[in-house]
Amino acid sequence: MRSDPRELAEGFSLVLRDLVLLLRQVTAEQPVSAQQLGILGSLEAGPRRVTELAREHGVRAPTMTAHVSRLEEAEAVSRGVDTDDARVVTVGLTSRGRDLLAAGRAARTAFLAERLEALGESERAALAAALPVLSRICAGG
Amino acid sequence: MRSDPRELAEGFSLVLRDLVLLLRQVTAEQPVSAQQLGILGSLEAGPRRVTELAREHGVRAPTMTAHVSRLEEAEAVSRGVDTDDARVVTVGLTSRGRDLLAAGRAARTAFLAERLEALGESERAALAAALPVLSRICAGG
DNA sequence: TTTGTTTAGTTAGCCTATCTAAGTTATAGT
DNA sequence: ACTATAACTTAGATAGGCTAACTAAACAAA
Repeated sequence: MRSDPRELAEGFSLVLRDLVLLLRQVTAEQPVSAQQLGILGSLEAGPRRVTELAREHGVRAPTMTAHVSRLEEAEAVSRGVDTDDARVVTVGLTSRGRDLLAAGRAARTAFLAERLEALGESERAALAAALPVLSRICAGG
Repeated sequence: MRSDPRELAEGFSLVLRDLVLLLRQVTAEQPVSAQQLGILGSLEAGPRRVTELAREHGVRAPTMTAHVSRLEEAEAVSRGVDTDDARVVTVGLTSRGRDLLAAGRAARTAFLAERLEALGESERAALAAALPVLSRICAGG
């Protein structure tokens, strides 16, 4: 049985470690970290509140506050207020933020696409088939 | 074309972000971090030198020195000397380190196995088929 | 042998990224 | 009006990563 859950979990666990190393390579030499890029991505469709961003990225509020502060420092986002609730801080992309997002995404995609081009067609098909499964694994809980 | 490299890279990129969140969940509430667990795993077959560990885990020497120091502080590893080369520091598992390794692995595998059990047989098969591909992607470069 | 270079590891100092605890201000409920 | 809750920030801790610079040992060569 090749897909025994326990056995598969062990193999998956090893791959997970390698993926972390891969992610470090993807991120290295880029002006925007993976976390920051993710946050910028969340703002693409419009401003969001800090709490919302924190939940979406699986971190606590103070962590997101720090991220937003750094991004604000880099002039990639700007803080605003909510007219309905004065406690709320909204975070929106600046034009510089938009540029950084586009550049970061392009670099990341290019890096990965290069790796994927080195694979065979059937390997890419196997990966494509696994992506939704991986999503489900991550979501499930 | 479902497995166009560029398109696939974008999907993969999104999954990669989710996998980071998954990894945080796997690691949370455990006494030993993913990195530390990985290092302990490298020592299972016998003592290793710091430089060797650094290369294997894709970090610089000072980073590995810090890891080893923390693990030593936790009494999970112990530093030793190489009889042939007095510059070399060897790092070996203590019995406590062995226990932490076993416990950490069991917890991690249990967590993942639970997620995998929630999948269908064909999904597990798709994942199993993709693991070697993922390994190749990580290795290639 | 003395001198210079490379290698192994550490230290120092910086940055990101995460957490908890505690504080501030605003909203909401009684 | 009082109290509780909620949104965010601040303060302080820790892990994890980096570069630069240091020490000590090994090697190489004159």
